[in-house]
Amino acid sequence: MPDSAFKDVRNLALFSQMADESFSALMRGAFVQNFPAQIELITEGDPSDFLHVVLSGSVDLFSAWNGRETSLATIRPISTFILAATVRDAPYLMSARTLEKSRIALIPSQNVRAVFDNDGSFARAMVAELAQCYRSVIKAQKDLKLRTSLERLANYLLRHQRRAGGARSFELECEKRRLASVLGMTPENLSRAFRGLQPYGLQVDGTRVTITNAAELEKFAKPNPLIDDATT
Amino acid sequence: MPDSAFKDVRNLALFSQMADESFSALMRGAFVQNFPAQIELITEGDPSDFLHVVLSGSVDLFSAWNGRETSLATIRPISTFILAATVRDAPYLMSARTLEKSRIALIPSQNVRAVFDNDGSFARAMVAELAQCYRSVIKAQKDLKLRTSLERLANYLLRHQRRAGGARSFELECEKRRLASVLGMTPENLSRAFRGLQPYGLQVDGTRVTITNAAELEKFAKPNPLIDDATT
DNA sequence: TTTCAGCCTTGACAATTATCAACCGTAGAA
DNA sequence: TTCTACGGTTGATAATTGTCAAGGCTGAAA
Repeated sequence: MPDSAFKDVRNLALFSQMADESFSALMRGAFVQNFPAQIELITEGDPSDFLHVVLSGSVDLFSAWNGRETSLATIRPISTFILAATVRDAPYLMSARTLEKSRIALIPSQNVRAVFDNDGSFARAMVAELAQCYRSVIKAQKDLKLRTSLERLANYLLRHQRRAGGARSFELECEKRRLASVLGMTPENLSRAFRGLQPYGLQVDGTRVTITNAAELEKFAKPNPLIDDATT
Repeated sequence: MPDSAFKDVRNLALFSQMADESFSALMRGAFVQNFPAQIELITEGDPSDFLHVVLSGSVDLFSAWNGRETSLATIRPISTFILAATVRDAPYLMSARTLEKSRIALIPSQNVRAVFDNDGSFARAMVAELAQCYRSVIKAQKDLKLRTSLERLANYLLRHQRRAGGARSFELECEKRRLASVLGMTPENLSRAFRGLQPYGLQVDGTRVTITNAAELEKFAKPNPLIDDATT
């Protein structure tokens, strides 16, 4: 594994506190690979052979059932995914595919479990990570069950605006069809939802979104830290 | 804390492997309390002062936003809840209330965090627990995003039947209005959904459900281990 | 026993969301 | 350049789900 990738992985909160020898043991047999866009990295139901780390690019976690499909999360650098499946030695619950050209580090799941059994500080870092993941999904669940699609979109845009630096105008960073899937609606409905938010001061031109009246939009969206704050 | 409760807590997978002195430190200042039905134990947004353990009875985890409310999970003995908030020292994302007369052990969150910092085997048990919780919510998310309400009900009933021993006829163990909330629908719609499943061999009389034609119901419900298996 | 409150059900209706088909624009290929 | 494929949009329509109001049933209190 190249030195830069090695350092990137090492600097993740999940790995930064562990002993050097633990980290070495972890990375034995690990490797980095470049993937083009739209490659399926893992398939739900498969056994978890590798813990994945997105070094660059982005990855879509999705799931299918009965001919339907839904996006559950987007993984951006630098972070891991499918940690829970790895540590439980259980089948993946979600599939993953690259959204763009991406660089992924693959760490043998066996190593993760073995090191985890011996290194308490790694176990502690894992707890922090998993608790965070868990809380994120709970928030997503609340978003989905308590809000209409229009409210979900409004809050998504406010969150995205903050993440993008808070400027009035910003770019959507994914295809609208995928955004629709993430928000739990159809592409057609997303189109209409964008128009439905115009009265609250929203302008959309392609992938460029402008919030002309943040106060009005927030009054409609009613963002709540217990749903919309990524950090807490 | 009474001896029996002490043992019940100790026997939980989360606590059974840790050293005796760690467990003692954990239980310092812990206590057991009996609550009547419908008591709000914790409120979302509050700081997490205690890790809760349901010893008997049952607890509803729910959340509210903008005048709406939804049930997210039911906790049955013997298990803990709000572990993630406790370990992250973060505010509760959900509220909790007793569904019936319940016996709850309360363990100071400070203890949990302190012991967790020192006892690697406790950290490892916590990882297993949190990974399990995380995967459960992912499954719930898939259930909600990939299925219609009728399909969710059908699969819920098949799951419940298995959990209840597999007999053709079994009792719903919660109020229908709460079941509706868990399944992400209104009580009125749940009523109609029950009728909507009659053609697939379902009979309902009050809280008693009879599956007269399991094959037919499964053909409709298309249960999937990656959504419906509690264990994997 | 009667009364009453709470849960469930039903019907009528409204809102939301999905589906289907058609069309527009753009970007890459021929 | 033209052609074509694809994502996005729009309109018409259907399916799903929610809301409101009314009524039935049951179990506890008077």
